[in-house]
Amino acid sequence: MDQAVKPPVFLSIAAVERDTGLSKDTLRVWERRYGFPIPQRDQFGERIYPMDQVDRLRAIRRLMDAGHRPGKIMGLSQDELQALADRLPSAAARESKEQSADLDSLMILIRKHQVEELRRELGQRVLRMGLAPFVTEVVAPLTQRVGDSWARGQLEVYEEHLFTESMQVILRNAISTIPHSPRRPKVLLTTFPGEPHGMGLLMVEALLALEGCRCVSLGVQTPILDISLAAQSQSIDIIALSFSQNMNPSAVADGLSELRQKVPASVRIWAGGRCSALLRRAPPGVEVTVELDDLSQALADWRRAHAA
Amino acid sequence: MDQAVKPPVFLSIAAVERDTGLSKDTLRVWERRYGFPIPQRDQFGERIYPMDQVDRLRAIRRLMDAGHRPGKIMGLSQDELQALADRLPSAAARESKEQSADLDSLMILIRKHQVEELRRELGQRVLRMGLAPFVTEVVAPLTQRVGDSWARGQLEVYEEHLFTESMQVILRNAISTIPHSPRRPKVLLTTFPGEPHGMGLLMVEALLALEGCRCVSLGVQTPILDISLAAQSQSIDIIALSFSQNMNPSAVADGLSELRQKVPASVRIWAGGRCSALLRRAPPGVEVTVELDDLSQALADWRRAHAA
DNA sequence: GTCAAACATTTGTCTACGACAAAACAAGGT
DNA sequence: ACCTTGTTTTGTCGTAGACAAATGTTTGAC
Repeated sequence: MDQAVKPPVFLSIAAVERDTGLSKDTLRVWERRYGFPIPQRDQFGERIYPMDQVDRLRAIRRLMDAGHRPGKIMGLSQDELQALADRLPSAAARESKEQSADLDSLMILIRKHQVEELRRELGQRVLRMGLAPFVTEVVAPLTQRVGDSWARGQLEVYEEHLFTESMQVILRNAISTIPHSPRRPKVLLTTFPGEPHGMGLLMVEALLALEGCRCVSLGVQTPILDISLAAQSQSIDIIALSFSQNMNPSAVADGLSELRQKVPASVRIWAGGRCSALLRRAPPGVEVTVELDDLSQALADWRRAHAA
Repeated sequence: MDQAVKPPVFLSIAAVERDTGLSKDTLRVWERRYGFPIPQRDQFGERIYPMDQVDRLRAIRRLMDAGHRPGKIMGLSQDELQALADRLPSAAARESKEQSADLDSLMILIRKHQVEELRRELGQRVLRMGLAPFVTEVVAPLTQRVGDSWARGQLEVYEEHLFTESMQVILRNAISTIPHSPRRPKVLLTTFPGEPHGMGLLMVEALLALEGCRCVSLGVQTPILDISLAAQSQSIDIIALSFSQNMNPSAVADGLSELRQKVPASVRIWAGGRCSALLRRAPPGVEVTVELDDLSQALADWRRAHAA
């Protein structure tokens, strides 16, 4: 078996856009400017990218998400890219020693693709710790670690999917056991178009539901207009949005001001997540809560202000 | 209040791409060819689209998903577009009378945004009917109806999101009560990049889990390469993929043959969903199961073939 | 030394429009 | 009804210049 030599596989520019997340415009302008990637051409003169160039593009993409600039790293070899990735700052800073060891053991299960064991372990921790500590001390840092590992190229996308899916099952199950409360505020949860990560929403939903909020989730990727329509029809008090690191900062800023313009001032907009657009300065009329620990404080503030 | 006249809101070409799903290239070529849309220009000569044109683009997009061709409908007024939408074929054909009436009552809850009532009603039906009939007789036709209503412009995107989220909560809850079975086949569930609809996966997961399969879901939008890696590392027997109506047919065909090339022939690929690329003819090496009812038959076939 | 304003560079997206493959449609022949 | 064939429609890809927005660097004031 495996007798046949693998035919060299080429991808079209559209396929590369799919697989790397780099727009066609960007791919073409990089070729013009930096001389990489240099795809071959098919019989019609159209670009076809060999797989090794696509792999390198993915590595470049990950480094860029971590803050590197294309001009600096474009000329580097695969090995040099890997060296840079290994040197990336890890966010395992504030972890206590025992917490860190516990997360290590979970990471091992993820790396070994032991899905069932992972779920069992996670499920046990929910019961042992309680949901709120589980979210802040396990889900959030573990998600961060998985993201870090992916940025270093130590984790494949599908491994991240396996983890995300498992964790979501656990969280959704836990959330569904929380009794519904009629108390305000009523919170709408969703993400902007282009933001496919829903884990942040589930974490926030869990914490807020525990505090007796009414949570309405729209899932991910809701158009701005529809967020405002939903907020109106559901008489929402707070719109909670989640942004991950690799969201386009200008798209985030534009979207937030567009949304702010479309909903009444009485509706609060909370934005959270590791997005660079949020870390700099909050857009006007939007409250930024990067850390999950700040959530309950922000909620208390809201309730005090609306005591009447 | 509402004293201030609303300033005319314009969207950039990138924002229109976000909100309509039409690529920038397409928007520009339509303007050149059909004379619509004709955006205004800002101070830098860049296109800015007034909201009414964006609304019309959305209506056109919906009609195209339903089979109309752009050249024929581009010149029509908003009213004429609406008339066409109202005349769209409804898939409520094979429904029995009582089934249809029951779905009507659920649709009313969706239209009135009564999320909590909807969930209660759905939850009752799962218990009353059992999960498998619930999936085939409620979830599938109701999802179809919601899609139809959206195509007619009778349902906003956020209303669809509310429905989807509620239904997913119900389904995931039901699935989590099914005891795990060690039996084969082991099935991997996911969708291609660009396909954000995960409801089909949940329906299939529910039915297969009930039949004692081991299901591993990767969630939606997994890159082709990663699907093949996951199939290998999890020693998967069957890869089950779900496609919705508005997926690009050529992207589907390309993706399926790329995937077929990347996984061993012993791994079956099952493709399902209302996608036009599948309805025509099955790509080689891929088994198409459009109807949910065919699933258990296909499963029985697999088990018979692998009895040894 | 710290902060901020002014300048310089990098970088992604936008512009235009010609070309053409792939998909959809129509017509003709078994 | 079905498979060919030819014709039209339609989205994507090609070229390359321009420039706004973001980032980085320097200058100058306190």
